[in-house]
Amino acid sequence: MGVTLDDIAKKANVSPSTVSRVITNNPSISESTRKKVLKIMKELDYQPNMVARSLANKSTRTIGIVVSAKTVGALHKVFQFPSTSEILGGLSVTAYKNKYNVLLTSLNLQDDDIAKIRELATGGVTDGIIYCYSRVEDPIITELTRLKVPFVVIGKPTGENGVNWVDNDNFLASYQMTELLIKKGRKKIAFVGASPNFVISVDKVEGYKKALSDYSLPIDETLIIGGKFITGNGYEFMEEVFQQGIEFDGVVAQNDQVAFGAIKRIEESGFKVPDDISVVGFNNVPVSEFYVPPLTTMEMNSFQVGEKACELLLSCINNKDSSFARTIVSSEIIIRDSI
Amino acid sequence: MGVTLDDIAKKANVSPSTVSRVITNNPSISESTRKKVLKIMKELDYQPNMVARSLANKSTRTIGIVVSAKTVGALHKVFQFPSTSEILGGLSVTAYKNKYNVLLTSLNLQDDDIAKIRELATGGVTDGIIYCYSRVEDPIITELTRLKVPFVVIGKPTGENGVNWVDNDNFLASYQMTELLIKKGRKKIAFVGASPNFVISVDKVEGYKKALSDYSLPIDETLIIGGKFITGNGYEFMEEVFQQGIEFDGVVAQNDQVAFGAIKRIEESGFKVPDDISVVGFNNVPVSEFYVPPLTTMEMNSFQVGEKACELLLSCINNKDSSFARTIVSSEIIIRDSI
DNA sequence: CTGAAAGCGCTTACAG
DNA sequence: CTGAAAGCGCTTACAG
Repeated sequence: MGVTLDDIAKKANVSPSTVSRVITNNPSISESTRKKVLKIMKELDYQPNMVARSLANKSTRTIGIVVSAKTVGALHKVFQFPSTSEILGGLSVTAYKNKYNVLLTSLNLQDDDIAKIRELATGGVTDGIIYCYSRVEDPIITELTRLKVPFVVIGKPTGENGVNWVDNDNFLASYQMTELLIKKGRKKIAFVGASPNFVISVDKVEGYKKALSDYSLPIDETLIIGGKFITGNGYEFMEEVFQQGIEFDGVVAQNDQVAFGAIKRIEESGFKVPDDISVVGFNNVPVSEFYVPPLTTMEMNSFQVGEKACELLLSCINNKDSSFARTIVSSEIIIRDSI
Repeated sequence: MGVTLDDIAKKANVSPSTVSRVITNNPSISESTRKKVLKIMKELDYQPNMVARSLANKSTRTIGIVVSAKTVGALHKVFQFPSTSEILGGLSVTAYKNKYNVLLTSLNLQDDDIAKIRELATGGVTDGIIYCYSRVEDPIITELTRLKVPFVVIGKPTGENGVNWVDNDNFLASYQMTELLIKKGRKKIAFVGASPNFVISVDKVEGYKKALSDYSLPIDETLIIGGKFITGNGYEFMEEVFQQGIEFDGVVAQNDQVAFGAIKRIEESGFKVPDDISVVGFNNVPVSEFYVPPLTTMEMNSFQVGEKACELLLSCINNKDSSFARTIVSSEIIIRDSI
C-alpha cells in the first residue's frame, strides 16, 4: 500500500515527469509510453495522492461549506431545517458534477469560529467557501470579506456590500402569500415566527407589511409574533396569541413547521382551518401535502439554491475578475386546502 | 496573502524548524523565542498551510462522509430524509469537537462511484470514511473493505463481515411498535413502505413479522405493502390497499412521512385514526407532534447516530488495532394520539 | 516526446 | 534549546 508516482516511474523505466504527464493527460506523451505507464498503474493499483497534487498545484478542488449557529443545540436545529439538508444536497451534487469535493464545517463555539474560518479559507484546504446562513450583521461575513477569498453566502446578507449571495426573494414570497390571504378576504392577518435576528425573517415581515399597506390594511404590531430564534415553535406562538386575546383570521407562518404548530393550536381553540382562519407556510416540506388540511405553502426550491450557490462559487474561483453577483432562486405558490 | 513559515522564520531570525515547533506547540522551545515567533505570526497574519502539513504528516485530520443513491433524483430524496440531515449534523459537530474536518461526497453515477471512493479513501484526502447508508449487497462496502481503510457504515450491512457499523436496532424498534398495536387490540396490522432493497426496511419487516407470530397472529403477505424504493409514498401505498379491498385495522409505516400519507388516504376513505385504524411511524420528525392526530412514533436519535459513527471512526483511525465494533443507538417510543 | 531539477510549504529525525 | 538537511508525493518550466 502507498504506491507512489516514483514507484510507477521505476517500474516503467521512465521519469517521474513522464508518469505525471500521463496522469494529467498531457498530450505531449506518445501513445506507446502512455499505454505502458497506464498498464503499470493498473497493475499496482495506483492512486495519486491528492494532497501532494494540491500542494504542487495550489488548488485543492475543494469547496468549504460552513453551517453556523450560536450553540450546538441550535446547530442541531439548523440541521433539522428541511432547507439545510436540501441545500447541502444541491451543493454536493453540483460539486460532484464539477469534480469538486465539499468540506462541511459547522460552527458552534463563538470563540473558535473565526480561527476555524481562517483555517478553512486561507489554510490551503479549500478553493472557496459557501456560508449558510447569513445573520443580521454577521461577523463571519466580515471576516470572509477581509480574507479576500472567493465566497458565496446563502441567505441575503444585511449590507450586501459587494458580497456574492444566493437566496430566494423572501420579501416577494411573503408579499405574495400575504396577498393571497387578503384576496381570500382575510382582514386581520398575523405573521407568526418573526425573528429580528435573521434576515430571512426580517424580509418576510417586510413583505407581509408591504402587502398589507398596498391593500390598505392596517399594520398591527401585536399581530407580529415571534422571538429571538428562527427555530421557534408555532404552537407556542399561537398559545401566546390566544392568551392575549388577540383576534385574527389569517396566519402567514415563517415556515411550514411553524404553520403546523399554529394550525394545531388554532384547532384546539375550536376554530377551523380554513373556515375560520386561513394559514400559509413556506418551504413545501414533504409532509405539507399530507397534513390535514393540506397546507398552502411556497416551494422555495432549496435544492436549487444549493446548486446555484455552488455554480456561483465555482465561477468566482475560476474567473479571477471579481465582479459580484446575486442569484435569486424563484419560488412557487402551492395552493392547497388551508386557505 | 500567502505568508509562509519561511517568511516567519526570516523575519524572526530563526530557522524554519523552530517556527514549525512553535506552531506544533513543541515544548522544547524556549519561552522567549516562542513569544518572538508568535508575535511575528500575528503581525503577518500567518495561517499554516494545512495541505503542506498533511503531506508531511501523512494525516489530514479529515473524515470523508459518503451519501449514496442510485440517481441524482434519488439523492435529492435521500437528502430530504430527516435522518440524513440529523446524521450529518451529528457527524459534523463531533468532528469539529475533535478538530477534524468533514468531507462530504455524494455518489450518484453508478460508474464513477468506485473511482470516486478510491480517490477519497486512498488518495490521501481523508483519514477514514463514513458511509451512509448500506444497501443490500452493497458494492461500496466491498470496495472499502478491499482498500483496507478505516471506515464505518451507517446502517447495518447485509453481511456484517468484520465491518464497523452504527445503526438503530430497526428489528427491535419495529417489533416494539407492532407489539404496541397488538396490545391495543389490533388484529390485522399492515406494514406500509416495505422495500427489499434496503436493510433498514427488511429489518423492520422482520421485526413486524416476529411480533405478529409471537402473539400468534397470522402473517399475511398481502398486508405488507411497498416497492423497490425506500422513498415510496404512503398515500399511494394506501391507495393500492384500498383498491384491492384489503381489510386492516392497524398500520406500521416505514417512517413518519409514509405514516402521514397513509393517514391522509385512510381518512379520505371515511375511516378514523385512531378510532378505526391505528397508525405508527418512525423517526419522530418535528411535525409528528403537530399532525392531526399527533403521531405515535419512535425517536431514532439520528443526531446521535452521526455522533457515534464519528466517534467510532476516530477510534479506528487512532488505534491501529482493527477489531470491529458495532454501535446500536437506542430508540424510544413516543406515544401520541394516532393509536 | 522525455528527463533532471527545482519547488509547493510543511515536519522531523539527527546532530550539536 | 536550535539548525541544516532530507523528505512527504506531486507538478512544471527548462532544456534537449
